Amino acid sequence: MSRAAQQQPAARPTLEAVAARAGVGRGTVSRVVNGSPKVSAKARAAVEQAIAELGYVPNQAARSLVTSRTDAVALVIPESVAKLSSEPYFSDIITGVSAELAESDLQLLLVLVRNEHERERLTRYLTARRVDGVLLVSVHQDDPLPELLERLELPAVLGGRRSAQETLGYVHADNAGGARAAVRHLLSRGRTAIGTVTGPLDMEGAAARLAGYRQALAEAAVPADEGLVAHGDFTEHGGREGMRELLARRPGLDAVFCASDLMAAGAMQALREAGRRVPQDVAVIGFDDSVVARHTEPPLTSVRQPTEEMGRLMVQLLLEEIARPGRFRRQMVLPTELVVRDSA
Amino acid sequence: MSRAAQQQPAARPTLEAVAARAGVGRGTVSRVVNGSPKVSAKARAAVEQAIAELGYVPNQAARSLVTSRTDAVALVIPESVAKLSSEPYFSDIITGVSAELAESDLQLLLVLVRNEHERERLTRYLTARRVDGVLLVSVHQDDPLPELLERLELPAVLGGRRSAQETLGYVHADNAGGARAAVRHLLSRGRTAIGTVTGPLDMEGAAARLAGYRQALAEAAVPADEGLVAHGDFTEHGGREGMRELLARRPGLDAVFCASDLMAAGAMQALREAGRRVPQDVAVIGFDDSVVARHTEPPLTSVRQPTEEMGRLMVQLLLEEIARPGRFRRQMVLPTELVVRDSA
DNA sequence: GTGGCATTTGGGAGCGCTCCCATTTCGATG
DNA sequence: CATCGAAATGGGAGCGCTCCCAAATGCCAC
Repeated sequence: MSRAAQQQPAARPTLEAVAARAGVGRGTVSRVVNGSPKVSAKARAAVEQAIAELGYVPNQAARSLVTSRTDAVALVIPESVAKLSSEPYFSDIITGVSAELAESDLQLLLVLVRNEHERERLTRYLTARRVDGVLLVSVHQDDPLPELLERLELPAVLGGRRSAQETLGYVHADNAGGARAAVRHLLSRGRTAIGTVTGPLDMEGAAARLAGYRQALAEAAVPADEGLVAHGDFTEHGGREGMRELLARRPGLDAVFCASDLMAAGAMQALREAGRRVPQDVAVIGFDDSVVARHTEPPLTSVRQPTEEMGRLMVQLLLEEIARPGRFRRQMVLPTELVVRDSA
Repeated sequence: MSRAAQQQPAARPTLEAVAARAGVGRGTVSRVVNGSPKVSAKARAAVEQAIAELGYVPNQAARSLVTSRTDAVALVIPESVAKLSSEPYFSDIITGVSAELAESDLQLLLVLVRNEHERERLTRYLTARRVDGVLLVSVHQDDPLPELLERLELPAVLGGRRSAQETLGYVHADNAGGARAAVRHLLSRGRTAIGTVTGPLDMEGAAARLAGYRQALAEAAVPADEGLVAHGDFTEHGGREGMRELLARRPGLDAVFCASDLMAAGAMQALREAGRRVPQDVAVIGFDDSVVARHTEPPLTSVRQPTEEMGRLMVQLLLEEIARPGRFRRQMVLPTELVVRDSA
């Protein structure tokens, strides 16, 4: 019997138990729990007391079964991200998302997708509609996930977008504008041979940053030189490689705009390696203004995008979409801002 | 009617539908889906085909309702952590946890608890048993959460522990050993006035690092000097403040052991501010060997703890506990290792 | 006191699944 | 070919909730 007692740890009270205790019907308890106004003050009081006495907490599975809502949303971070800690961008998104989600009563499901197997798992999961909505960051042009989301008619908001014709809702930063501001700043400081290390160009954000770089040069009537463009992948390693390449091709360059802070950090390593001083010989500007920008030596001038805020906004758009599905998809572009430190 | 069609987007097939299509009973389909061996090859084939044709995916809510399992675990990161991105430790834990969880079929619920309100929300959530188990990191001595978990008899594993008498399962690093190794290294390099900036001492890990520091000095017969101990909080800001304090009290110190990399980074700022060179005037050692250690100038010597691995192990212990609740709680201590770079 | 309307209430039906048991089917053996 | 135990199967019951409708109650005006 002690064994039996052990096996049955205090069965949780059900709606029915609360109803019995409060001397009302199930319907009334349900109404109180869900905050319906159609309940008399007396009944509400009785129910609330019963709930408190019994320590009643609704069973979400039962609720889900009938409402087919889950009160959870997934934040999907795809591939590439070997370690979250080396990608401050994602950490900041998570922080913002989590903060905003806590204010509604939704739970955050974090899904890191590293390989095909995990992507399949996610597909199954989404097909089963185990979340009310999805936040998807770091979208690549040929990413199959956005299409899946559309097909499933699952509310979704992207961080970034696939293209300018994006059909899903999204939040992203003014990438081209930020890049332009960075390059103009370099020009204004008298730099003339300005290179860039791009992000992966199958990401619209990275492409936009490159476009902004080119625009700024064109505006200033600086002749385009493809030798000054190296392709990276947003990682530190990519930044280092890109910078080495640039240095090999155009030893005379005097500034570089990197499409992420991480790449800028890598570029600075390559510059140090090559005996160039920052900013005296080569000025460096990054993008994101993430935590690494304050820790490089010298501290990094960077284009700030409000990453955490973007996480919050993504949640807000998603909640709207969940509330009235299929309505117009909101798409937001947030301003960026150049934060000048010592590297440029 | 187009409106009606719009409202009912392709109702998902149920178990029953699969059963009908395969010409078998519900029970058989359920057995196939759940991998029971008690199914004839013929029936299994028929069911699998029906599942494929219909695109059947089980409804988790219905399943949960009867099994009272949720196939999800929560990773709880409490308070303090203003921004995930500035705390690489947590990002690494998340990475490990997520990777390990993906291999079983569990989902990861990320819960950042920043304030009392969010803690209440979590309490309600756990009381409702909306997860099968909980991973709790950054445990403080008086944290009410571990007790709640015990009371609820919810499988749980801690990252760190409340004390040496911890009753819950946990995974942590050999903090004292790591600290000892760090200080011994400083002594071996001829440093004699070695200070420390501690973490929050209501965390066992931080206390153990301080204890290790003291042990190493005692072993070497260096007289204890409380003036060389400053209290921090694991943050960069705390490290800067702690270092300033130390410098004010013991201007002659020639080394400092910081209980986290972040604090070491802060300490290095304070040292630079004070015109001290690292490592010539003052050697610095951190703890964690997180991503920041590779980015300080000079690169930081640090005590490595296998953070990501710890996340994975926490999941493994949790799965064991979920599988056979109430069995002995496993407690693991992982070795640390000094990674020597340029700061010491 | 009566009628009529609005408000409140109770509880049946049903969401999709697993559990379990009674029944059927199969296969081996004598 | 009959018999028996093992293996496979079907389907009722029930998990705890919301939805909804019919019934009860309350309130006001006349």
